[in-house]
Amino acid sequence: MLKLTKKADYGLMALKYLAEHPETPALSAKDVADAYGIPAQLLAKILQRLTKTGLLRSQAGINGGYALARDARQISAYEVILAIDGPFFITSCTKGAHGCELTPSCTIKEPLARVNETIAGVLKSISIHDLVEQEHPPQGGDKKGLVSLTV
Amino acid sequence: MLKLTKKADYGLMALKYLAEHPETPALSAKDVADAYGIPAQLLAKILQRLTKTGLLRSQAGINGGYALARDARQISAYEVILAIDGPFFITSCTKGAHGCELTPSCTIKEPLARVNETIAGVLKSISIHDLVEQEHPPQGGDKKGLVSLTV
DNA sequence: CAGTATACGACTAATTTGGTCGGCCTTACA
DNA sequence: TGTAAGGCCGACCAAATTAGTCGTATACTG
Repeated sequence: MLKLTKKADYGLMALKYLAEHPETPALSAKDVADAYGIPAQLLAKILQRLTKTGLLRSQAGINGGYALARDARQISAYEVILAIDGPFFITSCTKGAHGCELTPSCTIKEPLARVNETIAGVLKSISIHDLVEQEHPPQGGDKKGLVSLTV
Repeated sequence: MLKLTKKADYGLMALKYLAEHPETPALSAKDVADAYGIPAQLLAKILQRLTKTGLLRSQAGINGGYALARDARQISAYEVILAIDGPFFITSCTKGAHGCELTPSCTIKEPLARVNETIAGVLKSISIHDLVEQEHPPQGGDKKGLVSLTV
């Protein structure tokens, strides 16, 4: 539990793959899907979603496909997950307009909202480029870590 | 997405409720369920789970019920969630014994494992007592925050 | 021994997620 | 200029997970 959906996983994998192939002008959904052995049509839908939210640029027609809309460093894991899975909250009820149904239950949620922000912060601090980097894990100053934040 | 299950929510709410009533020797599942308007039998199962994992003490019979097994400060949100929802990983595949099915997909997961640890760290740093405290949000040094961690 | 409560497992229902299908629109290029 | 590769989109079905219910056994109190 508390896990990403497969769709978000696929999306991240695909973006990483695109980031790893900057030379090619565009890769089709099928290309990426085959590379990872995931359902092509499903990936297609995901990439379409990412395109609509501006993370990818697409090109129809022969030799068409997708490419990152920005530098891999400028795309955070947070944006990807948000685009695919929609806004997430660790609490079941959003403390938006309507409040919570269960009478006093929201008392739990307020402190957990901070947890939520922390998670979002971590996710925002990780870029697609970081994912590429990590594949060949740094041997030297490994300990310095990837993330540092205070809430 | 990335949200707690209702069961975990209920569990946290119930523990908070128990923490708020330290004077009473035990509260029944029904008492708590009624207080929050949640299904009594479902809550019962959750509390039983928490009892089995040692977070609660239970007493059968008349005037029986549940009470915190430890001080509210010594019970972390992490333990509660873990007890109810089982171990969670932000990645779809655990990097345990078998590795991942999808050929190269795990390259994504490794960096995300750190995110996972961060989340676990935040959750571990929040106790049931903190949930109680937060209900009357501190007016003064509000800005100091609840959590501070480096990964 | 009667009533209240936990303990536990099986079962069903609801929701979410994963995945498929079919049709339409765009583009390169022969 | 027409055809095939490929994106775009919505509806749909299937699988998995989560939520919730029921029944029964067991434990404790008076």
